[in-house]
Amino acid sequence: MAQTDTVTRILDTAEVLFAERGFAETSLRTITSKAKVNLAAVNYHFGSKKSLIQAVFARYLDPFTVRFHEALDGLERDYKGQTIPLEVLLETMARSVLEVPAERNSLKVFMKLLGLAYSQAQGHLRRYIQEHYGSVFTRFTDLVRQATPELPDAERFWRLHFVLGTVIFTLSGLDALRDIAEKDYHEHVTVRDLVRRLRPVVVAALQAPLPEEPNDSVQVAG
Amino acid sequence: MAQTDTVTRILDTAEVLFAERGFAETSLRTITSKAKVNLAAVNYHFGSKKSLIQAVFARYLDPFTVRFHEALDGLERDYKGQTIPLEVLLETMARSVLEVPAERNSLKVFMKLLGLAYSQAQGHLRRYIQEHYGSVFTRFTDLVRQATPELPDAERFWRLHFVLGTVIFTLSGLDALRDIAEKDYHEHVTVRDLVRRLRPVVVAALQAPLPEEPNDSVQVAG
DNA sequence: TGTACATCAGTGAACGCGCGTTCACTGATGTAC
DNA sequence: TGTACATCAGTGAACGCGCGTTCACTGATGTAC
Repeated sequence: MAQTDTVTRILDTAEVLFAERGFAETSLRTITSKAKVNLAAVNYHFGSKKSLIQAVFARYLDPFTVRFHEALDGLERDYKGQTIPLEVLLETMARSVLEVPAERNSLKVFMKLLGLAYSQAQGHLRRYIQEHYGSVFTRFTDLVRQATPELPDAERFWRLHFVLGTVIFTLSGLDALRDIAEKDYHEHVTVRDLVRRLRPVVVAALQAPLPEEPNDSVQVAG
Repeated sequence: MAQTDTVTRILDTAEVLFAERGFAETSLRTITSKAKVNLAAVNYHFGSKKSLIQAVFARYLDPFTVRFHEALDGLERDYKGQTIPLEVLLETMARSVLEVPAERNSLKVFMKLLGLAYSQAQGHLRRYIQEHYGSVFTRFTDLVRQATPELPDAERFWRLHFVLGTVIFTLSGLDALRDIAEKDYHEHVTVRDLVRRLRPVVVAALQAPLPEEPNDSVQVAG
């Protein structure tokens, strides 16, 4: 077995198992035996299970961040100071996300991992992601702000999270939903089908009319 | 300690801890010591940890199902055969959800639990929920179908799940998001605020234009 | 009214198990002199 | 060219720990006769 082939085997196996069952439900014994690697190898190479989890994320998020920054550089060059339209921003983000897993395991695994990062308690992971990848997200939201000047800041913040919820929830629960869809509508959906379906929904969600005023004297939407 | 006070104490404590940390991350020892109850009491009253988890859900979903069925009965009576508008259906569902936790711990806990049910592997739980509460969901989606005749069935299926994703994701991750919103926008949001903000977004998402055709010869949206 | 038995909520201690981690060790490869 | 030492990936076995569950038991209450 070559040099640090072991490290790759561990990461390849771990990301699939984590995506399938979650972090707490995946033991190092399961990972190492599936990867045909010694149990102690995880602690030898990564130091701890926590660090392994972070390494699994880094292997997706590092290339994504690079690509996304490059893509945004390109856009800012093209639009030189002009406002970049919302659809273009969303499209660019989607393309950057879709490009990454061409080399890696699959988009599905990537999305499942993101879903887990949000939903499983794992405070250390949320902190790690915020610390290492927060800046690219901030850059993106700044551009979205310029593209949607009519939205109050707080409203935009919430809507971005609404949309994030839709995307992560759908793509990370893809398998279960796909089974139902296949049985009921005899339609086999791919991730790219879903992205196509998501596009108009996401745009509509971000551009929906503002909510009624919070007080009891309800206004009719103008 | 009165009769089956113990059962209630266990459920009250368990639902909060499950919502905070997830199922695998919450041990029976933590639950029983916080509830000031003997460790063996969970297995005595519920049989197993799995059954405890299901009992926690039943205590929210049973009253919800009753209320929601009643509310839909009322609507069908009022509209006597006529199509019930989409906004009314959504409003009715929202109201039924909001009414339940008035008696129970909180809406936040309820939503966190639903988020966990989706995201944590826990196959037994998904099966339990489908088996016990699938029919009320089917009834609701049938009414939504009548209210949105222009949507192809598969498209409606996916959009309902997109929207479900938004709602569960947002409300179950509420605490973290609230902290950020409070810091950045000096705005304290309640669950009811969020429901108000969600309303136009959900309607817009369901009524968004249909996606482009799946083939490569892309059509311009009409 | 009194005794024997059944029922049932609750208990304290132990069980076996799988977990993440540690540790002393091996064996191959590279480096210094 | 040959020897001694350092480095480093990898290993096998064990460590202690916390877990869900089990079990024999208690003590209060109800029921039958």
